[in-house]
Amino acid sequence: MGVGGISRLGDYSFRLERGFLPGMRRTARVFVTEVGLEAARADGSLEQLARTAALPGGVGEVLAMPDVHRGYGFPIGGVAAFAADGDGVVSPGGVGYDINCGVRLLVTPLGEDEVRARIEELADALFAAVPCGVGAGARRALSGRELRKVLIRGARWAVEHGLGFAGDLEACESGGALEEVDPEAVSDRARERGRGQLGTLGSGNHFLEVQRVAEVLDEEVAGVWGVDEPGRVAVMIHCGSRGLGHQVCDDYLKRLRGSAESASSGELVSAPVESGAGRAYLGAMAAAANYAWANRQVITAEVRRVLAELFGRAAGASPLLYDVAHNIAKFEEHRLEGVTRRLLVHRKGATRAFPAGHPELASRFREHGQPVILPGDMGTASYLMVGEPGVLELSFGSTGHGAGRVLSRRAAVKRLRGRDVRAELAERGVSVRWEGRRTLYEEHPEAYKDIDEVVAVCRGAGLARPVVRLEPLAVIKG
DNA sequence: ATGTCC
Repeated sequence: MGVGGISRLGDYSFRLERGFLPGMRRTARVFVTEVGLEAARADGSLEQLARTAALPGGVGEVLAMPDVHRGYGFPIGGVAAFAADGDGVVSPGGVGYDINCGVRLLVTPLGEDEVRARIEELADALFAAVPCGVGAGARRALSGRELRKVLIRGARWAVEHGLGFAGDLEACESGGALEEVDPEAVSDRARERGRGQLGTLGSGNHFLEVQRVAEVLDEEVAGVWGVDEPGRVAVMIHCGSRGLGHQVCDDYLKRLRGSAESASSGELVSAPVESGAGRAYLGAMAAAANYAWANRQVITAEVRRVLAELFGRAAGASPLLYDVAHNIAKFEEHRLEGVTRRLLVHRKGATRAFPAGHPELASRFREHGQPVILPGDMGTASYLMVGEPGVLELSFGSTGHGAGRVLSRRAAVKRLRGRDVRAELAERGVSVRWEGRRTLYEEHPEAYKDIDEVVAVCRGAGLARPVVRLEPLAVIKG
């Protein structure tokens, strides 16, 4: 065993041995550099991983992605699998407050020059079309009856209402809806919050960006995905389940904290998958996840409407390349030591990266693997990546989810207040629109890790490799 | 992340 219960496995891989913290039932593996390991120790995320490894019913190792940092109970960038039955557990903290926070990318037929020529007009139109900011509401609230359909059908609900194409659904992880939804497990309060927020962006690191293909790093895969032409314009949408998902998480943290079925210690609460409380949480989580998929689909329809108005019919039909969920728990089959098992895989601030040949992928992605979307911070870059062949064995087919914070919001505001962030971004050729008074400080690139570093470690660790680098032309923030 | 404290 290494010093202090930590063994080095490689340049980008460390193992927390069971001696790292009393009570660990399994080891944890951390895909970081030495510097990243020290940061994870300092912010408490190693201890959170070790506590996760103490939960019952775990399968394989607990994992931390290169962008790991401290979260509520369970680190952001954490991945943990549990048996789908028997003593396996589910943990709301292992999914996070923003259930099915995720990212999608629309690929337009437009080139950089024609879009730059009208970028201010486009940014204004997108900002006007998509409500954003804390508490932002939709123009029209759904009835309780209609909301229920959204919770059951996810992105399909929007497509059935003319807000998208059938092809959009197969470009979503899980087809844009989880099955085994239990709308009755979603509280009245959560549903009330959800009725008026469908099609809204929210705040924080959520964004809507007009981007250009800046660099093609894997010609073959980029070709298959239609993003192999430098200067091609794409639109990235990063948001989640708004107040509804937040309320679901809050409701079940409280319920499980007080439940006899729950194995809770401090922030990390959980319940057996097969218990009443565990099943109820999973049914409510699925409903919130479906709300998030519908939310991204409704925003997509608004984006296409704006593109059609400014650039014509073809731009308005821009296809969806893919939609990933980076805060979710899913039932998946994985092969361990020659045996295929059904597991509940929690990914919190981690992206599924199913590689070439995975049976769950739509045929279009079967040959090369699914697109993995890593959103960057405002004004820098984002990446498309693809899972490496060994990623299923290394991390249950998971990789990082973006550039994690290095400054808290409060610290960012304190350090950056007084700077003309709009002008700084304009100098880099990025036009920005925002709602909140502190947003440009809280979301400043200096408040985030370097996305290139996260991408390099994902690659170095053998999880995923970069396919395309995207850079922003315009950013819409809450 | 979040009607950033019902």
